[in-house]
This record gives sequence, C-alpha cells and structure tokens, in this order.
Amino acid sequence: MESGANKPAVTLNDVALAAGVSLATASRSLNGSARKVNDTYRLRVVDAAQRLGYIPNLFAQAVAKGATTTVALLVADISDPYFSTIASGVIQAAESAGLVVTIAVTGRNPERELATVRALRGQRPRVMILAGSRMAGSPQEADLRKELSAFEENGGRVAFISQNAAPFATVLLDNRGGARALAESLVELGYRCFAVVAGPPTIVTSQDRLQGFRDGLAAHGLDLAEHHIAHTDFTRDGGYQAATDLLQAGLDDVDLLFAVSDVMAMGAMSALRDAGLEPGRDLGVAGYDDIPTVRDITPSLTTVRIPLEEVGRRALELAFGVAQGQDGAGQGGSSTIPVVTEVVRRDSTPRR
Amino acid sequence: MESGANKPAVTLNDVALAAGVSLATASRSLNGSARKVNDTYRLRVVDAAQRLGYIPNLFAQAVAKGATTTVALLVADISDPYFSTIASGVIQAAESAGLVVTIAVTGRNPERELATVRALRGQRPRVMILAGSRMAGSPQEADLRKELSAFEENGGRVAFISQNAAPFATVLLDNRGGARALAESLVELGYRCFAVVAGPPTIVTSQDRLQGFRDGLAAHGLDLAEHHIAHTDFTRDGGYQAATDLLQAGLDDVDLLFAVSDVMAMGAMSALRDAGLEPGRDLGVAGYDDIPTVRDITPSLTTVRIPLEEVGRRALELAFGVAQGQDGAGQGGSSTIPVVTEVVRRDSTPRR
DNA sequence: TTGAAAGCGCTACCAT
DNA sequence: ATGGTAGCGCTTTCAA
Repeated sequence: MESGANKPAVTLNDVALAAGVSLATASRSLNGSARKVNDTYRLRVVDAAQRLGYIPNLFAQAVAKGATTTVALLVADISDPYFSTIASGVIQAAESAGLVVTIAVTGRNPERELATVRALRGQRPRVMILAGSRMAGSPQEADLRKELSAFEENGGRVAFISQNAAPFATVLLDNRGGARALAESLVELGYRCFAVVAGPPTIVTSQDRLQGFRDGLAAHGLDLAEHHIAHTDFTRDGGYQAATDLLQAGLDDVDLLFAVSDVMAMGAMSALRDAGLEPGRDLGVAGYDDIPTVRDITPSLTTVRIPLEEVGRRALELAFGVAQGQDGAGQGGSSTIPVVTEVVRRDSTPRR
Repeated sequence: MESGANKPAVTLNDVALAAGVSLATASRSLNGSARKVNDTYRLRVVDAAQRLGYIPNLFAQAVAKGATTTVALLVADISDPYFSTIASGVIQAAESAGLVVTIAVTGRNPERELATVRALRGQRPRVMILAGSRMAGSPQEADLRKELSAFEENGGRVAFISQNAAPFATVLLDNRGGARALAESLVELGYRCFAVVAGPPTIVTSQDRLQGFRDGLAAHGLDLAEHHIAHTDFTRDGGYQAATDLLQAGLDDVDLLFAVSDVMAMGAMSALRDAGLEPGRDLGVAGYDDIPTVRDITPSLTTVRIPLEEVGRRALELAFGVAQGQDGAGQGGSSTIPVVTEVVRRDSTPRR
C-alpha cells in the first residue's frame, strides 16, 4: 500500500517462465494469430497468464508490429452535442473493431488543429478522423494537408467529416443542399422575410449553410438582406449574442430566424425570450444538425437532420474501406460518402 | 499516390544519420531533458529532423521509458451531456499537462466496465478516471477493485468521479446532500406532494439522489409515496417513459416532479407536454446536474448544479496529486475532493 | 510445433 | 559533451 511500491507489471517473459515455455511460444499462445501451438502448452501459458494477471503491453506490441490499434478523433469541442454525438458513433464502431479511440480538441483553431495533428501522428494511429475542421482559407491549410498526406504515406488513413476535403476520404455533409431545402420548406410554410444567425465567416460550414439558405430563398425570388445577417461564435453564447444584436438593429419585418446550428439556435431562442418575443409565435426559428435535445425544447425546433452517430460510424468505416482499396465515388483512391440530410419540421415554424 | 506505397516513417536513426551524429545525441537534442548537447550538433539535428519530417514514435518512447503520456477516461455514454462536459474538463487539464486522453464507453454495464478496464490497462495509462461507475452492488465489483488495485500497484493512478470509491481517490459528488437541499428548497417554495423519476435501482447515483430527496422531505415531515416513484433507464427516453407511467398511474395530487438527472427531466417534460400538462404551470419540475442546455429550455429547469467541467479537471489533478504523495482527507494515501453543489432555482418551479 | 535470436524505435547508462 | 550499447516488452523470422 505504500505510495511508491510500484511493483513492475507482469511481462510476457514472466508468463513464459512460469509456464516453462519459450517467449515465442507464450507470445503465440496469447496474442498470436495462427493456432500453431500445442494445446498442452497453450493451456499452460494461458493459465499462467491468468494466474499472474498478465496484461499485454499494447505499446510494446505496437512497436514490435509496427501497427497500432488506435483511432484518433479530432473535434472542435467535445462538450458540444454535435461532436459528442459523432464521437459516440466513432467509439461504437471502433470498439466493435477492437480499436481504441483517442480524442483531441482543437477549439476551431487552425493553428491548434495543425499542432494537434502533429502531436497525434506521434501516436501512429491507424486512422485519423477530423470533424469540424475547415480545410479552406486558413494560412495553415497547406501545412495541414502536407501533414496529413505524410501521415497517409506512412500507412495511416484519414477521414474528414465535412464538406469537401479532397484528396482525403470524406463523409460528405451537404450543408449547402440541406440549408437550401430548409429555406424552400420554410417558404412553403409561408415565411417571407428572414434573418440569419451565422458563425464566423472563416467557418466553411457556416458559410455553406448560409449560402445554401440564400440559394433556397432565391429559388423563390426572395432575398436575404445583409443587415439581417449576424456573424458570431459558433456556440450557444454566440447564438444568443447574434440574436440580441439583430434584435437591437431591428427585426420588425422578419418572420423567421435561421441559426446555422442547433446550438446557436438554442442560444438565439433564449435571446428572443429575454427580449420578450416568443419563438414560434412571434417569430419562426430554425436550426441545423438535429442534435438530440432540440426535440425536447419548447417549441421543438425545426431543423435539418444529420444522422450524427451514423456519420461517426461511417467515417471510421470509410477510412478502413479506403485502406482496403475499395473506392467510392472519388477517383484516385480517395473516396466519399454522402450522407442523407433531411428537413425536420417541428413546432418552432408553424404554418403562416 | 498508390494505396500500398507505405513509405516507412522517418525514425530517429534516419535523423541521426542525416545529421551525422550518433543516435544518442539525436535523442538528446530532440527529446532529451537536460541540455547537454553542443548547440552546433543540436541545431544540425533539429534541422535534419525538420527537413525529414521526423515525428517521434510515442509508443517506442513509452516502452523505452516505461511510462506513457496517456490518460484513460471511462464514461457511461459520451453523447450524454453530463459525461461529455466532464470529458471536456478532463481533456483541458490533460492537454495543459501534455497528456493525451483516451475515452472508452462502458454503457453503465458492469461487465463491460470491467472488460474495458482490463483492455485499457494494456495501454499502461498514467491515470484512469472512472466517471459514472457504480462501485456498489454489482457482482463484478470485487473484480473491478482487484483490477484497479493491480493497476495502482504497477504505478498507475485511478480517480473516481462518484459518491465514494475508497480506497481510490475520488472527486466526491454529494448526491444525497444535493438532493436533500433541493427537496428542502422546493418545500420552501410551497410544494407539498412529490413524484420522482428515478433510474434503475442498481445505479447508486440514482439511489443516493432519491434517498437524499426523501431525507429533505422528511425533514419537513413530508413523505414520498411509493407509487409516486418510477424506475427506468438513466436516459432521456427513460425519463419520458417513467413520466408517462406515472401519469398513467395518476398524478393528480402531485405538484412537483423530480427527475434524478437533467437528461431524464427533459424527457419527462416532453412526456408531460404530450399528455397535455404544462411543466412549471400545471406541475413543477426539477432535475439534477445542471447540464448546459437546461437554462435554455422552457421553462428553464430548476436543478442542482454540479460544476461538471471543473469536476473533470479536478479528477485529473487529484490523480496526480495523489501520485505526488500529497494526500487529502483520506487516510492511507487515498484522497478525496468534495465538490460544491448548489441548488439553482429556475422557472420550472415557480413559487406556489 | 517449438525455441533462439534478431529486430521494432527509442532511452539511458557507461565509457571515452 | 559525445558515442557505443544494452535494454524496454513484444513479434517474427529462421533453424532445429
């Protein structure tokens, strides 16, 4: 019970000794693939391992085999339901494949993202999954690409969850299409004048959703006024802030507020309420993502559904699919899985 | 660009060769601690490493040093905001300490939890943090203890986030006290007849909160009728189900519904609504945890606040604090950090 | 089938 | 200060 007693862990060697066999035989009976071991020995080894409480050192295995059983997942913010739901999917898929998942947080900071990818490469993960990354526009983009390509050249696999990250495998989120469909659906419901709570202009996801929404309106001859767009953080607080700002600037003619993510929409709804407006009654509200909670809020939120858990699972499968040479839509070995997105109408957008 | 081109990764040896120095010198200039290296050499090495795109193999370092930089976090369900918020805290603390976090999911299944701990031990993490584990009552409890003790004897550290897991270090959540305070606060607000949405009887957290709630009522001479308690899954859907069941059985005289977790409370509120009851107006509702979203729902939820992110950070600090021999309240090297819990009154429990 | 031994990439000790 | 070199725990040839 003393603090520093650190009895060293049981090694394979200990087991071999105890079982009276060679290291090699011990290895083969415990972790080896082919069953080339006499059952008598094998049993003795297994028994000794059990008795001694042997646990194979994964790292040592990794360096000996030159391959790990790790999947690295990069997310902007794990406490954001969007990412934690995706993470849940990745973990499910990984566990059923006997892989361990490491999660790192990038905070939507390209610099941090790059640094994290570098650090993670040291772990030699089998797969790196990047969610919520923006491959476009940042000065670090080229470096990121280079880093990831190098990773792939060393046998690693990368999968993006985003809009388009060619030449890397991607679970394709059609943000533009989804937002467009949403806009059209809202017009169909009778809404005519819109405001948007958007993320920072540097975030591609936000931009795509904004643009898609515009497209959808345009298809019906409707316009989105510049002063009806507010840009802030891609967070709940950002949503609150943006809605507050819009309100201040005047939202009298607006009949629907679209927030480019559900999390932002929730913040925005609180802002509306704090300003004395009732979402759904005084003003329609719509979001994007369909995170689990939005069906439980009041009014329940109209949004665009992304099957988040599935996206996580798919990302992992995709990475391995590519590894096995099975290519999808893309040319040249990189592939892509489109994900079905769908507008979910709820109480926050009653027919007008 | 061929699929199988797998150019092997650059090793420290390659760098040493390129720089014209020995392996040892290369190691020292790149990852060594003391600055015992001539700047001329050091520069040449760093330069070569840079040029070749060398990235140290963490696993190899780990086996050579006999120590890793990994923290393992076990949670019941990462998509549950309770756990993802804790995870966020753990990750923050870990990153600032240069550690990598691995997350595994146990699904509140003791068997799975045990298996996961075993598997994780193979990673030789520095620390194992167990959140949402129930050390009590399961047949696997003894095995779990044994496994964790063995892990500690090999130099690992474990920290629990729960009620009480002696002899292991614990970030102590006073579920009973919190629930008791909540009950008293509700009585003070004028509520007199209560129903509870609880988790499975096997989950200690749920039991503690239930018992604490009872205690609080009892302190005011109030009673909790058995038929006003429903047990189900510790999830949103469980909450919905339980509330539905209670409603079916008759809730006419009840003026407040307490769900032992916020997530369950959200499900329960939806159930009430679907049954035509307006939470906060027809029936007070309270939860537990104070997950981020509950301030944004309508009515905002009265609950017991746990500083979730802080809890995650503290858990990691605690584990390391213990490692450094600084002991807290406990005797014999194990220690404990109590976390301040506080009742947050919101709109779901207007004064009666 | 089994065992001896050569790595895997890196660190740390021991001389020089 | 630097360079050999012996491990770290494990896998995997290669003989036997």
